[in-house]
Amino acid sequence: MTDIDGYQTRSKGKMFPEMSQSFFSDEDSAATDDNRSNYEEDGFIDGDDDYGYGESRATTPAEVAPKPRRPSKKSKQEYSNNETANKLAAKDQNFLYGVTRDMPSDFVPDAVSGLFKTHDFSYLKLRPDHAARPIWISPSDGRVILESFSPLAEQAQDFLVTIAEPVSRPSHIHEYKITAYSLYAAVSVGLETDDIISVLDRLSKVPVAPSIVNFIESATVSYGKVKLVIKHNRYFVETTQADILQMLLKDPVIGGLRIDTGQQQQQQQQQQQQPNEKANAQQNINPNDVEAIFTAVVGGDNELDEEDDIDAVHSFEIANESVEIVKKRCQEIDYPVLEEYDFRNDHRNPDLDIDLKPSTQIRPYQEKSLSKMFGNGRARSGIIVLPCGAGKTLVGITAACTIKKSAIVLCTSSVSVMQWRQQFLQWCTLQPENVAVFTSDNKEMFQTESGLVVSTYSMVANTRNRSHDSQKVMDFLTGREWGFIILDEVHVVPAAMFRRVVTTIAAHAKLGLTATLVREDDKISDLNFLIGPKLYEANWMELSQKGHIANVQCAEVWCPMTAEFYQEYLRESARKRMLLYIMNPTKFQACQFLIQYHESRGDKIIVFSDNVYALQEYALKLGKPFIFGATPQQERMNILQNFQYNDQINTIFLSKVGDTSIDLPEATCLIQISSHYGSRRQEAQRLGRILRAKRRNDEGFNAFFYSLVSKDTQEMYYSTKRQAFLVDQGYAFKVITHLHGMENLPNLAYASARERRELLQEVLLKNEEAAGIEIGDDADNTIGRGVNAHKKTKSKAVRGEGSLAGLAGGEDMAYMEYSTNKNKDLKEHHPLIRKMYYKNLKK
DNA sequence: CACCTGGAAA
DNA sequence: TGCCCTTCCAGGTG
Repeated sequence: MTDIDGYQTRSKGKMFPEMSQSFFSDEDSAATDDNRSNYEEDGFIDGDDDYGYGESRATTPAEVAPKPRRPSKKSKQEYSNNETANKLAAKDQNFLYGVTRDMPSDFVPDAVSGLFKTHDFSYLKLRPDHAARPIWISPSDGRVILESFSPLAEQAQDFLVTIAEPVSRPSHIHEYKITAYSLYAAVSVGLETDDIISVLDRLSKVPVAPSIVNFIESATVSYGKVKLVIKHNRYFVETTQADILQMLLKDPVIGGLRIDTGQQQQQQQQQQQQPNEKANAQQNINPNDVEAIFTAVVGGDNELDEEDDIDAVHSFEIANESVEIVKKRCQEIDYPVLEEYDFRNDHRNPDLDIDLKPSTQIRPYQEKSLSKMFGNGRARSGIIVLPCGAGKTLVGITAACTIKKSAIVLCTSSVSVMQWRQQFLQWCTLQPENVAVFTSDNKEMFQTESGLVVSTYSMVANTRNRSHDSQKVMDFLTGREWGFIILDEVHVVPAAMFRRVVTTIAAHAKLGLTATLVREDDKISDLNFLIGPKLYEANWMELSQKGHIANVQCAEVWCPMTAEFYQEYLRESARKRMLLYIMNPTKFQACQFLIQYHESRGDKIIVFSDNVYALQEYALKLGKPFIFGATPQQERMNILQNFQYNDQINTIFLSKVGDTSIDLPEATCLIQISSHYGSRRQEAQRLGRILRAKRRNDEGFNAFFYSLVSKDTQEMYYSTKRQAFLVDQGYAFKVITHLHGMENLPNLAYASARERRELLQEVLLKNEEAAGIEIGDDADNTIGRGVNAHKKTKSKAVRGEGSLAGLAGGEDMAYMEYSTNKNKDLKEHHPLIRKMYYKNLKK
């Protein structure tokens, strides 16, 4: 597994052994090359000749870590040399195409390889010109394999993203799956059954199987036929077909929810639809498409015109509370409701004076996502998936500027409330008096007849008793009709909270924004009916190739446990093991080494630890600032400011707080020392959030992501699972088994056995305490609220300060931890850290 | 106000 | 598979 340099990948041999003969021809043969050559090509190990490129003899740190962003004098000259520049460019290229080769094969058990292992599809006849056609569809389950190296791949990808769920998108082969949901999304974006089938057929290497055609037909025939409309703050279920209405009314669930409005149950209405002036502006987004078929079909020109021609609409009213039930039920009986808002013809709700500033530029993919939303001149409700840093906020703002009605933005924290407000004012012409903020310490209402409200989920969904002001604002929010609601970070908010939000606030159009729509989570299907179908999902790799988000190098660093630690690890119960593998001295050293190395390159580094204890230990030992839950707001700002602008502060430690609501544009390197058990997509969240896009310079890679893992522990297992999402997005994880030069690092921590023993003692004591041994606390602690705030109050026993001070030496350390109260340590150490800043600031 | 604290929710 | 971490609201102080 390990080559001579100590580097290792998990992928051995061919990725798709069964396929390589029949499915691929020569193109893929490179992918099965000896792995070692990959290291040299991909540039992750420094490939510069200065450092021994080509020989791959790792003797310096430079070989494990990437080449410095600011080249040395010598290499600067080389950069100016065209040949070298070209070579570097070629290497980058190689990296982008090379990632699949490093993709661990065990990450994709259900993907293509598995499919071809279990089924024999050789009976399918390839079309004569199959080589020119990029996709292949499994007749049995709707999986679609796309050859991303095909000239048609880009257009095919646009199409597939619309009609199918992306499953895995590494470099060479993309896998999608056609599902009922994805077809629902396709239909609601304006595609029709025949379009879907005919385009698939054109792209496919073999004729589309009848089973697939049937599936698409049966799934789409009923889609888009039932609509949910809000009128005068009341909800109506609408359909153009009388038989469907009858069916809905006979349904045991839905029928009973109809409200008798005193009118006839089948209203005949004149559809006040003028000849549909379409939103052409948003449609011609892709002028470069050569293939007419794609612009015709994917561009969304073919709207549901027939429907518009029918002037009779059948509808019945339902109560606000029933909305969710009806939507869910409709989904179950395969008539998912479509929520569309014909905002151009809404003359009841006053317009909002809002427009993008002329200086505001929209990126192509942002425009594309919006074209999915406004494709037919109305606003569709749904979810847009963009990686963090790709400008989700601007997408939301542009949507609001298109609809031009009163709008609400909901986010997860009060910090992001302020950010949204600020961004609105920055990008569009909205006046400050039209913006109201609704949080616990800021309860505003706009006085104008229309406006924007920014608030948090917890504020709106709150079930507990409210303060008077809060209630007044809530009445304001619930009492009027909103044109548009933006739901930020939809993936983090639990379904129950959405339910309350979505049902209490009457909004015509809903837009969910997220970076990671995790598929295996059943909450996602909840989102499907609570908000709407996924309208657009960006491909991370593509965005980073085009320079919109950062290029990221991912690595997993295997840190062997020291003998003492491993011994204890084996003895301890599962719960206590965690601390042992997080505090593993080798891991600490690796962390120290990586920080040191990247700081010397001029990187800004963030170290993540979910475990607060470890966070403090690491940070204090290394003399770096850290932020966790109990860190007061003021100090957070202080630290973040310094991190951003002070070139003496290049590393900070963050707990979970960093996952959400902290914006860190300057970080270029991320190190994970511990993360949450199963939370694999938190990993993606972190990566996406922290390594925010700025194309700092075009040579080399500009962002690094390390996961430190203690070898032969449970961490290995979790780590693999956590990476799955990123691998699906096309990232390759390198495994580093040895950091060269680490042993020679000056001031290396825990270099002596004695230090390691002391650390072990500390950790063990810590463990006992965590296991519930209650120890007395200082009576007069003036500790801020924190992690153990509630535990603290439990143990009231008084222990004098004197006994603490009386202990000496190593024991003292141990005792400190034993009697610990994390906050106490904090209080004692924080000023030190602070002093450090001030010193550095003065310099 | 600004700041602290308990309690709740996820 | 559990629970720890975190955030947030409301109400109380100097």
